[in-house]
Amino acid sequence: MATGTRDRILAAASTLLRRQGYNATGVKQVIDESGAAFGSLYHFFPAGKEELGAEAVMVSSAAFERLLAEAFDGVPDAATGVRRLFAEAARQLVDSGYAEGSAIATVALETANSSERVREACAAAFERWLTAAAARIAAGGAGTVPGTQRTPGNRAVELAVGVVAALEGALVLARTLRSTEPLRIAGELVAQQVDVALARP
Amino acid sequence: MATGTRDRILAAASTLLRRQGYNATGVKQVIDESGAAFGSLYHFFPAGKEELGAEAVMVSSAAFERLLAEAFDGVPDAATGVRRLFAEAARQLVDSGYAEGSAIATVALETANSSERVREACAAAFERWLTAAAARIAAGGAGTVPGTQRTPGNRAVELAVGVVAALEGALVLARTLRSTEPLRIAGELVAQQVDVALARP
DNA sequence: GTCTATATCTCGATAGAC
DNA sequence: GTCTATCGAGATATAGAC
Repeated sequence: MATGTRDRILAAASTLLRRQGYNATGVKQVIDESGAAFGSLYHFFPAGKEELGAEAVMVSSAAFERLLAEAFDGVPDAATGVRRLFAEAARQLVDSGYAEGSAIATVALETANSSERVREACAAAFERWLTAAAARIAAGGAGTVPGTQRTPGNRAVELAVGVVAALEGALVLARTLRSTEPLRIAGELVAQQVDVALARP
Repeated sequence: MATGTRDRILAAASTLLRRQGYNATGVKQVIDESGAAFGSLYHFFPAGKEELGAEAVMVSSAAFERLLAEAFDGVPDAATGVRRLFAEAARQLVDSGYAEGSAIATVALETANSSERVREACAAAFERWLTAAAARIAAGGAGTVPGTQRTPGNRAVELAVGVVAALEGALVLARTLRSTEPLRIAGELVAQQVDVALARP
């Protein structure tokens, strides 16, 4: 089955961590929202909150990877994929009443120097995002003229770092300022940079 | 005098919030680190932790504004100022053992939907950073040839958003991945963008 | 203004019946 | 595997002597 008790606990934790962060999210609240029994938490996650947090981060990471793939699917060029990625992030932010920004940035900052286990899960998530983004940028979009494609080298990786950093930073600004302007501006800037870099390699 | 009890409490709170965030920092810990008495906290900050947090954010904001000013002082062009800003952020991160990243990003994300008072302080801080960065970029650096300077219009503001977003996002990545590479890469990308934008307006 | 003692609450985690 | 009761620690905040 796809929605066992463990999965429901993880789904609830993933949402709560995104909205409230790690320290503000109590294990009891996770249990309440998931509908599971309190004892089930320590049955499925013997190491407690840290284990739950690390696993929930992996769930959130996978969700973002799907979002990233959707943004780049069928686009004429990589810059369009970047624009769609930022637009979708803005949509989620507004639709949630500015409650849902980056899926793991809050948790990553909170646990960077207090929980090695959760921090490693966040680091693994960012690594996967960077790898996925670099691959999409290196592909250059479906509309790239054959023969002009670049190898997925350093430039694509560097642009991927620029895209992810701009997205994460713009989400911090947007959530705090309660405005999508930072996402619109930063997204357009980095999209143009991807466009230029792929056009003149 | 410049270092009264209130100032010492704020200084301790500012440092702890930067390293641990809002929820992980207890008022008791702030008091211990400041050397003040517990009762002094509620004497100077009657509204308690939220008031202390908001005031500490303002202190951190001012410190970053000084850092930004120093990075741009005496540079031949704005892009050099951006490079110095990112380099200084990387230095602080490494020197602190990856404990001190953005002065307020963690607090901003934690309180975005739980404390309006602290969130507003963070929003005011970001607004000031953007304004200051835009002014420096619009100035174009001391080495700008007379007659080629641009008015501090929309472009400088947009570039400022790009710079601050890239810095905040790169700090999230760098702190989590325990590497200064994201700061180096994102900083260089955004510096080049500032350079190009100022050269061809 | 400073300091100590304490009230009240919630946290993560555990024990043990079923 | 599920569920309840509870522990001990630590949180913010308050009261009141000095």
